[in-house]
Amino acid sequence: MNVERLNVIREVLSSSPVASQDELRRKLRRRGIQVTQATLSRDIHQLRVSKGPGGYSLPNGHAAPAEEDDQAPSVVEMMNSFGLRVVQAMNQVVLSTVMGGAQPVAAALDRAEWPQIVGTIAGDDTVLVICGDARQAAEVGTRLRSMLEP
Amino acid sequence: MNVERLNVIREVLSSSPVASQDELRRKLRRRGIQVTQATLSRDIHQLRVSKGPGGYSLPNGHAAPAEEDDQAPSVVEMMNSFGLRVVQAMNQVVLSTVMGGAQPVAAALDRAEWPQIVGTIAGDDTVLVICGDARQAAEVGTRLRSMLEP
DNA sequence: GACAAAAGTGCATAAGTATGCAAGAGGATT
DNA sequence: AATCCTCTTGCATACTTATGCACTTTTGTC
Repeated sequence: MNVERLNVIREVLSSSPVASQDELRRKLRRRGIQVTQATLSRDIHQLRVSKGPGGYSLPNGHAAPAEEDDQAPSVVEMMNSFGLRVVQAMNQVVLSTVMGGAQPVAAALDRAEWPQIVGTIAGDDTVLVICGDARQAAEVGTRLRSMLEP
Repeated sequence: MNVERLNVIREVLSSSPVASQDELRRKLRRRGIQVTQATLSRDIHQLRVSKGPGGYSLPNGHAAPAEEDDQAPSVVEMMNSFGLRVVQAMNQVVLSTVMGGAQPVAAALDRAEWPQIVGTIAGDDTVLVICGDARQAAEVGTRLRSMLEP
């Protein structure tokens, strides 16, 4: 299973700076894991790792390995239809929609009952999503953003 | 000077997801700034922007060079006409207005595009203004308060 | 066990990003 | 003015990352 490898990757990334996927590949090889850069690219995407100055870094709140989770079909639909922009601020996520789209999106979010979401407030074209803390808001923001039109 | 461009880049990145430097280049061109991908690569490094799933994102703690504060005459008008009270809480500002005044005030704020403001939500007599953080909310609160009738 | 569907991987290569080099702009010094 | 710096940028290209395709392994079903 590749879960083992993902765990090692997390460990490597958190213990020393890694500048490229090829460097990561060499470090993994030293630990007995031998894969190609292509696979690491996929792993990194799956782990939702981000790259900035100073190399790769794990997501702020380390979420579990790969939780490609449950279908929130309704939310996806609403986001696709109305969603424009997602911005996180502290423990909140501000979700901009086309005019009149906020209410249905908020309703869909309420129905979905994501565990991170404490509640939502909808205006005409903006939904304020209140989460338990900043980490949870980041998760929600990422997830919502991934539902926007590419 | 390139400081102007850096500010616009920050604004673009915070307002909509950007997946690549070339996409950023096109968005900047629409705003009248025309540079090559190479320059953007350097700018992004300078801004310490990081790239993750969901595109580029500004550094968590933003050390921002101050930007100009344009006058937003329209906001002043609206505040004079409808504004009653301004209260800051965390990264938010709650703005009370006369009944029916919230929507126009919020619309004016949206139009003004203050950099500190992430988004606004208007009810009937209350506007919730969401800012990037508490400091920015304080700035916005002070500025709005100064627009109230003495 | 046999088959079908899904997941994981490498290869080759497309897509995206960083950088050495040189050119031009503006400033300071002589 | 001439010269020398420094800063900024574009160009070309090296470097890095993502992905379509084919193949193999795993998982689920009968």
